[in-house]
Amino acid sequence: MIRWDADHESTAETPDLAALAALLADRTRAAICIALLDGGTWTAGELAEYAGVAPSTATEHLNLLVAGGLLAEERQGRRRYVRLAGPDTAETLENLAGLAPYRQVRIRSLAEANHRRALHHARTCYDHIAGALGVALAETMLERGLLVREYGLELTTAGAAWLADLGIPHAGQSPAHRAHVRTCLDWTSRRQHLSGAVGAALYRHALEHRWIIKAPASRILAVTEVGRAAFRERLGLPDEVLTPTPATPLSRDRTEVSPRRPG
Amino acid sequence: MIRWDADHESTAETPDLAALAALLADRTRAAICIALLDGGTWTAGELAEYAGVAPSTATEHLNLLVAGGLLAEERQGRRRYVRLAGPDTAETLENLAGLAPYRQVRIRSLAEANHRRALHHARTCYDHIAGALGVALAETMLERGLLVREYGLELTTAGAAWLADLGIPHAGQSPAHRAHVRTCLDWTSRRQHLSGAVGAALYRHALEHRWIIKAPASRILAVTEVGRAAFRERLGLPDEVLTPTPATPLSRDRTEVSPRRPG
DNA sequence: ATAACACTTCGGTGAGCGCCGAATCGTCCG
DNA sequence: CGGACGATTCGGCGCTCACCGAAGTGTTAT
Repeated sequence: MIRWDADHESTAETPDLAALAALLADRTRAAICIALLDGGTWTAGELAEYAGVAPSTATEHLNLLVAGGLLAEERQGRRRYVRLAGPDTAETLENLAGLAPYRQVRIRSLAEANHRRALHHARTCYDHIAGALGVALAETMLERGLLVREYGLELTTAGAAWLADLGIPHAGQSPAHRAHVRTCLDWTSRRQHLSGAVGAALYRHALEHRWIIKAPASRILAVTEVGRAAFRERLGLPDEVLTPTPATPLSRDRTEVSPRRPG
Repeated sequence: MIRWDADHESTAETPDLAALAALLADRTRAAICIALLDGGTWTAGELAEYAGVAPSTATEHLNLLVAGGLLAEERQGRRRYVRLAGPDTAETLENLAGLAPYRQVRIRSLAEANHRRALHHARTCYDHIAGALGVALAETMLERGLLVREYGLELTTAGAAWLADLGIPHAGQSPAHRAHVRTCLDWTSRRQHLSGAVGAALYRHALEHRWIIKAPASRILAVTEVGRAAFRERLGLPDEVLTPTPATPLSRDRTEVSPRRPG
């Protein structure tokens, strides 16, 4: 709305896109946000170590991110806990990451390589499944006519029936309601996986029935034996997305951690 | 995927969120992107004047935005035409704008005040209707049970029937397909309006039946007399969103355009 | 051909900002 | 109460980058 001040100068409000983008335009802050995409709560110190900066630097970044509304914080004693502000934030961050160019990074240890491999295989994306497993889910459901590609993805009536058969109460029950399907561009594979209400329901269902289990303080998901059977039977998912890739030895493991931004 | 180089160093690829955000972290570049959200094609010179920078500066910004994949360009003779790379880009930009903080800007002329008022009233948002009209559309459809709020917005069966009655062929025809409804946070009112397939179809329908007309080289929409009748009859939209607010005189109009970033 | 025009290239300038270390504050533990 | 610890504040350093103007390139108009 347009307003007039006391001194008869007129002003208006515009969304400051540049200010928001500037928050994410720094590698350290971007890394912090991506770390928080696991939906969890981290302390300032953990994030400082994760991002490879001094605690004082992390403090400054967190101040900016919280003031900008991207992060929510909670203080307990001498600790500062932060997490993403909400699902909107998470969704927009994932969308951005899908649009972003790729960058080469060095793998510095065997542990990091294995961690990365596990992330590519299956991980949470705030409230749904991403990684090779998530992409395979979406693509197989497409092939089987449970989803159809039309301005994003859509649940078909066959898809609603399939969900109902699984025992997911949500979709296609009340005739006035239709299931909300959203897609999320997977930043590990550049293909789309399932999000929205159906994606979230599927994730919850898989967790509750122990098809998958989530490692604490991490985004990594593991498919259980029960899950392998279920995914195979219900969807015919191929084995390669159900079993983790075996770890490959690194030629040089455990190089010392270099100071920030060497390249 | 993880790769091993000839010298046995291992690397991997990560989406460079910071690099993408850096493209939008500059006020001039952000202004250019927002201008292009009208879905149109602009020349480099037009954008330079719009953003208030020298042509040489605009060139540099356009180079970056095109290289970053946000803009598509097309050269014809001595002109350089640019537009947003695609609907994905537009959607993500609108999402970001909805998340962004507000900033006070000065209104420097009567023309600018009127332009801004018109933008708030009704405008395009790439392929659908935004502004007060767009928000009223979504909210009235909600009240009437054509949409339901559930993980975003959903089209109800009543909504599909309503669209079919309008003559919009898309929704609810084939039983295997369901209409894709997306919401888009309106940056002028902080409320949601309708996007996705249904929003786009509604926009096209309104344009074809001359319910609304679009000003050339602008995002501004005007509701016609036919449109007023149609929106009133079909949805019972209140008059205040159907008639443009009368222009209010400014106390000091036509202040000279100040050099960039005075504040 | 010549001039006007749209855009581009390049050098130089100034401001903004991310970083760290040292000192400090407040909390928790022994 | 004293020491360890997590987080914060502040000063200072160095780099990046947005900006402009002047000169240059290629295209269109006269």
